Amino acid sequence: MSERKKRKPGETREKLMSAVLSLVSKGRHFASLGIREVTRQAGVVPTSFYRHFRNMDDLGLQLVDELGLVLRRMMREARENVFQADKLIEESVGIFVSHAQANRSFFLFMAQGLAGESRAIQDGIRSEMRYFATELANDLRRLKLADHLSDGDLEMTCDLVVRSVAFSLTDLMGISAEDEYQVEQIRKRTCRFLQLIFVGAAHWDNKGP
Amino acid sequence: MSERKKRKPGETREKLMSAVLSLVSKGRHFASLGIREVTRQAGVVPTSFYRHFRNMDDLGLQLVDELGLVLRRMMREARENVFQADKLIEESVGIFVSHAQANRSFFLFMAQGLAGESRAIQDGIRSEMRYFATELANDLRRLKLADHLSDGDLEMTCDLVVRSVAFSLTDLMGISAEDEYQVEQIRKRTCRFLQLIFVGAAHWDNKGP
DNA sequence: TGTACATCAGTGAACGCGCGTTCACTGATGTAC
DNA sequence: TGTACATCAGTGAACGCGCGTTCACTGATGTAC
Repeated sequence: MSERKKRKPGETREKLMSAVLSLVSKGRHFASLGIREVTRQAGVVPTSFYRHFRNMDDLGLQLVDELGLVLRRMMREARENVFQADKLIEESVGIFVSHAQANRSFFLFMAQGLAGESRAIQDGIRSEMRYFATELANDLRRLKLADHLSDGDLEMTCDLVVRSVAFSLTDLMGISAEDEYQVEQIRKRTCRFLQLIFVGAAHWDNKGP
Repeated sequence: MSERKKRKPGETREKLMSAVLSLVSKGRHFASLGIREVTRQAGVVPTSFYRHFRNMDDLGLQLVDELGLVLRRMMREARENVFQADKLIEESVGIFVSHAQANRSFFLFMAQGLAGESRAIQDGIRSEMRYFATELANDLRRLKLADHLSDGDLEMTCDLVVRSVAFSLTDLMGISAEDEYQVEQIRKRTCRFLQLIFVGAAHWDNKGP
């Protein structure tokens, strides 16, 4: 009671970003959101928006930055929890799926942004994916799981892995978060995709154009 | 001159759909387009819109139908022009890339719709992709290129192929249509993805979870 | 073939509303001495 | 520690504008006989 008026720095900023994610979770597309709508959802006066962002794209770009943090957290968790090489795919995909569920709105925003209106946001998300693929390549090198592949081929393989997982993301986003049966189907399917890719990589012999 | 007032049936309808595609080509997202904006672009009075569509989603769904025709045309051309089994991937990807360039706006719309606002449009595009994957599986069966794969594994492989190509689509849409060097890079990269997947499929031995 | 009528596609005016953005103001927080 | 002042974040009123949608009207096209 005594401190009900205390002002936390960045509180409104956070409220605005959460408001966007919340609207996206409800099925709205980022490109169709307006400033008044977002501020209304955040419980804040429209003018406040300009204290923190120049426009909606600016807010979107800052969301991409936060998305990067989410992805890095996910990768760290995967590194800490995947021990057995033979279960590598299953465990990684499992961690991915559970993060996608826990941060559904972030990943929805990511899926939207890839083909979104703002070029800058598109590039930001693409760059996150590239980073992810590079880190994956490093890990595979470190685990000695890709010794016969050239750098270029390994990079290509990891790129394909990341793309496939990203596409599974849009599958996940298309179903209800509570439909555990379907979530499980997508998890399994994603695992098989990755297995297929890794079988291909294992038998890849530098042929090519 | 004498027939400048002749009314072609469905002409305005076509103009409205083209207007949407044209705005999408200019970088706009379908979800952010409004009726007045579209009719303005089509050179038609706003009221005309309602003579042909109930709302923007309705128009979007009809665009998905036309997209289906474009995809079928592309598949037919691929079937007619791909003879040598060893060049199958290169030739198919080449045809895909040239169609994607020629119908850029349609494919942009498709890429947007996958993570778009309208559930019905999402489902429509997904269903087109599924159809495409099924046809691909039929072709591979017919060409005796997948004899050792079970139906389920073949379907999975084709699904992964279609997804990878669809993702390359978003790459293509992210660059200028005139940047031939980059187009070539994407074409090559997509070929390598598919080669990797087919190498995996060739060595796939029904193992699984 | 011609005529009468129904249907259809396009028009322009009008509506109320929510939009993005600006402005001057307020009160809280941070800083210098 | 206290005081004076600058900076910052949030507010409410106001603006002009473009939005989606409705309506009654018009003229072209299709249909029945």
